[in-house]
Amino acid sequence: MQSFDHSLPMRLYRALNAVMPRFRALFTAHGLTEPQWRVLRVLWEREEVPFRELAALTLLPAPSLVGVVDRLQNAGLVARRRPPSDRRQALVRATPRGRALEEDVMPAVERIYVELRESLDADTYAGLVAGLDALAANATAPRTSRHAPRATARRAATTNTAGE
Amino acid sequence: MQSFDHSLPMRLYRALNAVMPRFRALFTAHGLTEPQWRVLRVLWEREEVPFRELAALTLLPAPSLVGVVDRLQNAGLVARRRPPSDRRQALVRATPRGRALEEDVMPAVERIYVELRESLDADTYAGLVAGLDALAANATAPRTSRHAPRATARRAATTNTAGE
DNA sequence: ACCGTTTCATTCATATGTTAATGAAATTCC
DNA sequence: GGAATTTCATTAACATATGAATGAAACGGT
Repeated sequence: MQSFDHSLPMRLYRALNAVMPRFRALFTAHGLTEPQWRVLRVLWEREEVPFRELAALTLLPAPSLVGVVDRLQNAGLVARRRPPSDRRQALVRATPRGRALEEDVMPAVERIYVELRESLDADTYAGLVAGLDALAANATAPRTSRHAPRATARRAATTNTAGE
Repeated sequence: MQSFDHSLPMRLYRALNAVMPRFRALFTAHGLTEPQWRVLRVLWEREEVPFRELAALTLLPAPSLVGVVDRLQNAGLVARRRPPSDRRQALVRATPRGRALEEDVMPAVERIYVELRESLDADTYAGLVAGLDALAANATAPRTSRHAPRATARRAATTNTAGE
């Protein structure tokens, strides 16, 4: 029915592929990766953020975020803190050097935002945003079934040996 | 100006995050990863595909695709071939076992496509698709500047040492 | 035929994604 | 108040992303 090319996931991926390289070039020029950028972006807006929330806001999976924050911390751009109230938690904040990056990068980023928006009709752009938000809102909650069927896995293509 | 949450990239990522888990659950149940799935999906439609084209169609970077094909090949789902005409090239095709997977998985996938489309108004969905395609089409070509400015990199957050 | 250039898949090094498991610290319940 | 449970960050193991580099093979021009 739906050819692969026209499937919604592929359309989403193509859109991202078309948009992100411009941003990444910028990040790279400042020694940052995209995930690292996302973390900073949040910390510029929020002073101090619980690890967990940081993962949610950046859309980075917690296990990845650990390494991302490690590297940012090592670079002196962010800092971790363990609140005595709950010693499990980790609060993350940007250091002065981390904050300084904001004015360095944000102007160029804002410019890209504008270029992007202007590259489409206002209507098209509005429809795009509406659709994206609808998707995100909609598909977040629809877990109706109590316990997932847990289909039997077949272990088809795992462990790599072909390259030997 | 644009808050991080409302930026186009984040909206795109959120939409994907909302949509993909359903598919991935399916792939996992059949022992496949998403990239592996994408390769098979293309090979089901195209018999034999040049490596290069496969990368373009699946949106997988060539270096990644090497490993993906390795593992699929090792699992007996695809096969490589070196045409004598041009011994640099690599042609990839699905094996019978690889082809057999199609009828196993596609029905459920089609069902998800339908659910997704029906979870939005027809108008919203149409607007979404139009916007995505416009973005992809637009941002593919607009390299107007002859040679990119090549901004001076600063090496901020590289090599990990924080976790020691 | 020969050299420089281009094409193409692949390798390398590093960073991240994914899923399951771990361990320490809160919280609940009896 | 202490055992069982839950929460939270982290680690582990594997697969993929990213950007640069490599090496073999085709190609262009001379």
